[in-house]
Amino acid sequence: MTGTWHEQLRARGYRVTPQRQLVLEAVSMLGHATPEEICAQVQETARGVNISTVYRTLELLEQLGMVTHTHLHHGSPTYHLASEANHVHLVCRDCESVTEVGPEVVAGLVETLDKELGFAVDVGHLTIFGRCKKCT
Amino acid sequence: MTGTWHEQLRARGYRVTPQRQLVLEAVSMLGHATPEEICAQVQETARGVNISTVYRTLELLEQLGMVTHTHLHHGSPTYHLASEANHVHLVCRDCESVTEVGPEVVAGLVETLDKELGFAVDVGHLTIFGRCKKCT
DNA sequence: GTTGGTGCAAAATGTTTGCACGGGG
DNA sequence: CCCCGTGCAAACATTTTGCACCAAC
Repeated sequence: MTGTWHEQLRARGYRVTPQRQLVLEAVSMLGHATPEEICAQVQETARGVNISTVYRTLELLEQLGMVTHTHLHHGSPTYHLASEANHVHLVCRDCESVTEVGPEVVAGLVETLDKELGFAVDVGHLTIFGRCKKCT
Repeated sequence: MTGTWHEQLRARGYRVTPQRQLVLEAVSMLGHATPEEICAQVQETARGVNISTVYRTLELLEQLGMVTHTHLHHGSPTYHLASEANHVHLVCRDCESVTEVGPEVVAGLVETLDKELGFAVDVGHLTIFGRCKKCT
């Protein structure tokens, strides 16, 4: 991960466009957001940016390793910066609340799966469903 | 969990119908299946069973605690019997393969989250994304 | 000037809902 | 015989795609 985001794009033969900049800024600003929310945020600045462009851009940015997504709710995935992906989400299936916990909670699990099965866990994508303290 | 499945239904005031029986059998037979796959399986026996009935039935059975679902692929959720839910899924994001591992792998994690945060993990719903040994 | 990226609209996909009829209790 | 559950079709929500135009390089 070296260079600015537009150098990253250029280096791989992609063009730098205002839409791509805006989507990346929106993801950065919003933290966790669905494509729709990102689109809405982008349109605060530039009206007329299309939802399909948002989808295409997110796909590209994910492929380049700049953002990742995870599934916190039922409908849509939520996107966030790959550089901030180093945490796990706990989702309560009763009150729908989302809690973030540090990677140390799953460190043991990650190591076990790596050693025993050679499976490399994508921690940023990990969402744990269950019931939180309040809803017990 | 006592009594047969139709006693369970009756006891809660729901009717026992062939469609509900067929859906439950299909889930049992298929192991992990999407609503579409379940519908296809059901229609092997009874033509004309509608996909919306499958959705409604799965929702009911899940509410009654007979089946659960998890998200293994991008599109649709996959359903399986609640009584067989006691395992974790590893999904490789490259080759899309799904591996099941026993609950002991996450036992430590489950205990940690319970003790430190009072969060009760729904193990049957847990899907871990990453990269498998082959795709490293 | 090329060609990749975008906007728009339409299609594809997955899920839910309204309603009238038929079968389970 | 009552009314829940079903089939059907249409609505809905989300994501993808085809295509002509425009702008990045």
